Amino acid sequence: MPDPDTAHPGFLENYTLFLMAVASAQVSRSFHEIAAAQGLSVAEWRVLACLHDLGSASVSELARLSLLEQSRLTHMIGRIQKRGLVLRQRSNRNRRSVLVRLTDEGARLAADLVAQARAHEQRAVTDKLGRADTEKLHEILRKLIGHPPV
Amino acid sequence: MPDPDTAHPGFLENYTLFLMAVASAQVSRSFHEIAAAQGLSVAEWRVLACLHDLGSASVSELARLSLLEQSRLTHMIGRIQKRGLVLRQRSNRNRRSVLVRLTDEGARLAADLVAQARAHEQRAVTDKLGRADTEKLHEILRKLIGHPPV
DNA sequence: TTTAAAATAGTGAATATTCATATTTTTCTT
DNA sequence: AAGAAAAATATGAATATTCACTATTTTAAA
Repeated sequence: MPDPDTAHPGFLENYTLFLMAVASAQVSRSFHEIAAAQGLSVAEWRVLACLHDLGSASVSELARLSLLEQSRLTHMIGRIQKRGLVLRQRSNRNRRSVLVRLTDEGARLAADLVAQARAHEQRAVTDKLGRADTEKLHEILRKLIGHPPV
Repeated sequence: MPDPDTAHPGFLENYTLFLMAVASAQVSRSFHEIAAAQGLSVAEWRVLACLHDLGSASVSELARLSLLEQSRLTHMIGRIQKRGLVLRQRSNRNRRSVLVRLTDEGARLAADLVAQARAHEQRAVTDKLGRADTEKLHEILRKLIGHPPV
């Protein structure tokens, strides 16, 4: 029930960050159910996906890539480690850092979810946008992100 | 330190949801500081921005628009209400629902942040993408979102 | 080299979010 | 109209996240 007196319509509809948040939330929602069916939050799924791609990574690398704060990730690793999905191992090259990797079970789960993510992306994005716009979207997002972290 | 044995590179780099999350996180980060300077989280800012646009809204409308779960929003409204930023008022048309609106102070803060958001968007998005790609991005995101909420 | 600074994770208390459910009001069914 | 179902919000305990700080190890400086 918008209030004509104090309303200032039209800001959000054209605000890029808001559009991105809405689009992302909308597309994510359906995948969220897929992840939840495996008892994973979206953030946990992202961590598994990063490890799937990387093989192993230090806590801080993983935090950067998975867009989580280090402390949050540390707590989270504790939880998914208890569930047998990941392992920790102190690095020999740099004894401050701790390498995280998937267990066999974690790797199976991650691979399975990656496959489902691909299928979901096809349905929820590519089918909806078509090939050209999907590629254009990637191109624009990469431009926005800037350097692919070397 | 990627692990050649178990790494499966290349999934994330081309995964739309991940690209959107990275772009969004990156652009948000700098605005986050602006919001934090006013003692607001990004979610709180989104709620204020929605109310700024709408004038007033029921809790569930507001939850939909601001992409927050109802229960989370209810708790959050309690907090920002204590801080004097919003008011609650039971609706007469439908006595189950509760209308939320900005106080004068909340409205001033919201208007101020909206102005800063516009300036930030210019710097962080439009300047970087150029006008054409910015508009194309909006177009694609709207297509992805589907119905512009009637 | 010895010290100072930075980088890396971890910890625990404070805070916030989620989950299941209760309460109230409205809508639907028959 | 009575009762069942749905909608809207709130509540509180369980869980997760944030914040400020600690302990190590590495890097840079003096």
